[in-house]
Amino acid sequence: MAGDEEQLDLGLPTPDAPRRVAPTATSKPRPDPAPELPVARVLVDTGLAHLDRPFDYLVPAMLHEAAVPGCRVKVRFAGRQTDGFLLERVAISEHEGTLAPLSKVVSPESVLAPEIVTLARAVVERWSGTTGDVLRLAIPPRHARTEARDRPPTLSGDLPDVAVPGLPRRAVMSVPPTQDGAEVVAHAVLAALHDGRGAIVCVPDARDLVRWDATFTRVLGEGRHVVLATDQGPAARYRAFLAARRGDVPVVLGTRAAAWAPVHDLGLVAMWDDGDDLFAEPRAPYAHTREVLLTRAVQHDAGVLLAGHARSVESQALVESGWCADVTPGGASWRSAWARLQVTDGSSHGSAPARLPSEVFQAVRDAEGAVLVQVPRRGYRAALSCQGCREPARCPACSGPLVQLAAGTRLVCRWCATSVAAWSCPHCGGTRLRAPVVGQLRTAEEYARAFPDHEVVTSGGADILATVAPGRRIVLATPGAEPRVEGGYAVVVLMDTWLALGRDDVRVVEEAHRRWFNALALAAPEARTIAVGDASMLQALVRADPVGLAHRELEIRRETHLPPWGRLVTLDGPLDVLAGLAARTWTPHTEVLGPVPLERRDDDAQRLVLRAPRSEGAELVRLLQALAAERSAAKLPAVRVQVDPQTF
DNA sequence: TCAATCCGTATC
DNA sequence: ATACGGATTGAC
Repeated sequence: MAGDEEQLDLGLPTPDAPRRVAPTATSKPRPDPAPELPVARVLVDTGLAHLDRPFDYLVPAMLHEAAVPGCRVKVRFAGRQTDGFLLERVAISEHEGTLAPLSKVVSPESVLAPEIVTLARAVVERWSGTTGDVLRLAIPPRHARTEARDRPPTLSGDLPDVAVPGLPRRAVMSVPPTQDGAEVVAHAVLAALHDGRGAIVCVPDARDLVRWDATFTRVLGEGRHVVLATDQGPAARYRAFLAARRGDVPVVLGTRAAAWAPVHDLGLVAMWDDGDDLFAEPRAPYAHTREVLLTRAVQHDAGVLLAGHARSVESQALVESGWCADVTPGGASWRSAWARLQVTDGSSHGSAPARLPSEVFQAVRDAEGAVLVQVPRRGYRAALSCQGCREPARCPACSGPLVQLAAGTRLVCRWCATSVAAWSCPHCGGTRLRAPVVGQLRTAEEYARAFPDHEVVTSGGADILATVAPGRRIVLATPGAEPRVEGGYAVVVLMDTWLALGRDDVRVVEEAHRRWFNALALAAPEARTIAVGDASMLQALVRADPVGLAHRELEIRRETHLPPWGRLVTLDGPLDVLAGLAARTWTPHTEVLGPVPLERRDDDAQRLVLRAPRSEGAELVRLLQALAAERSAAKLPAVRVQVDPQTF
């Protein structure tokens, strides 16, 4: 072999020499630099955490006109053609070496607004992750045909001159069922337009957009808003995005993607039902829509409106900190706007079918209009609670939820994996535990049999109805999938409420109430409303008091040092990696919990949980960023990091 | 002493 | 991922 190689070397001196010289000899002559600002600062989409910063490139004279700030470019990076965004043009580079030229300007359309770069950086500092990850959420994929189309002519009538109710600049608003949320929010947007500023409005579900769109058109007039949602397809989404970016419309209404819309001169950010888990972004870095919008409000000194029938713990924290005002519109008494709620236990007697409480049977049978029956979904993992006082059983070490992985085994904490041999209730001293039993759902067939005079329709899972026609029918819906009916339901029934409370998550009580309040808000003013469950557990519902409930839940979060009081971070990865991370130095008061096994995972991934005071949150995220950079530089597999996850 | 190779690090 | 530089190794 050695001889062969020597022969090869000796035998091919001439072809070898040009090959070695080739790169310098034939490398393209340096293109003429652009006459002004010849340096482009480019955010290169490498997907690598340690390369999450701008790189300087030379703008060739040929690309001088097209290479505008915010445009998409292609550059040669580490030997490959890579996508990037041109952040800005500058006169000189800080870079010591020679600059590579921009390979190409994909399109001279400026898709990345400077304020979105600032926003992306703020989001990354709060939730960890890379700017590239964030920009993927903020900027829809390019649709060239849409981009090429001429701008739609701006329909410029005068703004409707409707009296706009004055609102505090930042408000958390409790909207009674007698008021239409879309209408209330649209008027706040109209006020922003009268100030000459733009607005973003986010609703949880694409299902709501048709109705909100119509209301906005009616209140704001034609052509002042666009609808932006990911489910409307790439062309429509890009069209709405461009309309905002080009300043053709001042208002963007949409689902969580709309929170990133580059609306010009943003004067209001608004949300409906901010507690809805659809606002929790499922893609890294998992930033919550509410937090994105609040960041923008701070950035642009814009107004804030968080409106809904229910009250999220985070909204309540904004009120209690004094940052937002607490507002109830309409003037009428909040309590009287809600139908009186009857609570019944699950017993059936008389002519009622087994498993259907008598009060429910009679109310449904006597109903003249549409009936909504909210039935819990099944499949929740049950958390344990005290048999005596029904307080959740909590870990003595970290206040995490206790679960029993198999019958007869010890209790174990789902957060820190502490094993508890002898449990006793700190509230009542009881030592017996109960696990809510997930019961059989009433099926549509059972209802059809019990109520032969009614049509029975279902809404839930993959088949969710947005609306049903008024009339004598029964609508069986899972929580969150309740259709609206013109004029409201004659009867609303919340079935088996204890099942929703049995799920093992810090947010269960808040989340269950949010869905109950939203279902009850669909009732007609004179409707009959019934909840099946334990009256002592449903006091907030009976008193129509979402604020009191949110206040109590917020206090529990304070006691357990959970968000929004503390910062909580989950780190998912292989056990050996997590062991190293558990031993790492975090901030002075960071507690390390776990690792604990992840359910629904067949690989060996486990979860480590970090809990820190909020004052150390920024520093903790910096350390997480450093960890990600370190691992990406060392070509190690990434650890999944979630800051303040929605479910825990 | 020099060249081939390996490893770590930067990537404009 | 490549590309490069410095360190290392090994042959003369």
